[in-house]
Amino acid sequence: MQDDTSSNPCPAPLVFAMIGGKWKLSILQILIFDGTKRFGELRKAIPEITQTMLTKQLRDLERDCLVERVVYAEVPPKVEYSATEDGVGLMPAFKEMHSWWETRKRSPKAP
Amino acid sequence: MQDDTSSNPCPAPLVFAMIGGKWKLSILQILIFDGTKRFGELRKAIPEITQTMLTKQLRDLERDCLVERVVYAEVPPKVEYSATEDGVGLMPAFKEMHSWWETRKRSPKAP
DNA sequence: TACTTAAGTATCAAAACGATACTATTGGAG
DNA sequence: CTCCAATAGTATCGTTTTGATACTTAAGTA
Repeated sequence: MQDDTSSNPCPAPLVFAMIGGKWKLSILQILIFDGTKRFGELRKAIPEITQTMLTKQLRDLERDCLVERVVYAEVPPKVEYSATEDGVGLMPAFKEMHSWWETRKRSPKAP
Repeated sequence: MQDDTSSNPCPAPLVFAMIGGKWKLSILQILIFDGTKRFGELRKAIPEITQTMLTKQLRDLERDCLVERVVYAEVPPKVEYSATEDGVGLMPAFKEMHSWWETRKRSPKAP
């Protein structure tokens, strides 16, 4: 895993930079499993995030082609976000994390 | 995935808090796939990290029972870090991330 | 005219992070 | 006896990220 078979360096740092932001996994999870969301819906879904940060992290995800942004020319404004095909490709990784947590809950440490 | 079948809230925020630090995924990956490492070896393996941050993130991971720390009473000091059983349980998630990247490389966007 | 709503910016304070220097320890060199 | 090497840290301070709050924009409505 440190190298793949073709002797490329392991992509881990690149991957972690793309999804490692403080809120990126939460945003991606919602868009991947729940589908398209408006800006305000994401804000409600992640109440702890600030508007500033949500905007910034979405821009980062958009730049990395994990999330797509569609603006409707309406007033009041309407902007929809959704996971791209690339982004949806992360679904199995999220599922693994989920089942890791579930397994973990069932084997608590002895006090 | 937002809720599991028993109607618990989705653990995503908890999971992401545990592994979401800037360097935690990198540290975990090394300990999970390469096994036990000394402090200095980790530092060499992640050249961009500062000593201060490495210490801090390792302490966080230790507190969350993902990493184990063993101090040897020697001079010069020797401290070994390894992934706990819990930590190793994340291996499938890392493998999924890896194959996501590999797949992704083979379907580049049209310019 | 003023008000409403949604999706942002702008601004400043707080927290996280980075760079660098310093500490503790002790067996061996001189 | 004194000094040094090696490792895993702390301490300190400056920079970058993040958070809290207020402000902006634009078109329809009262």
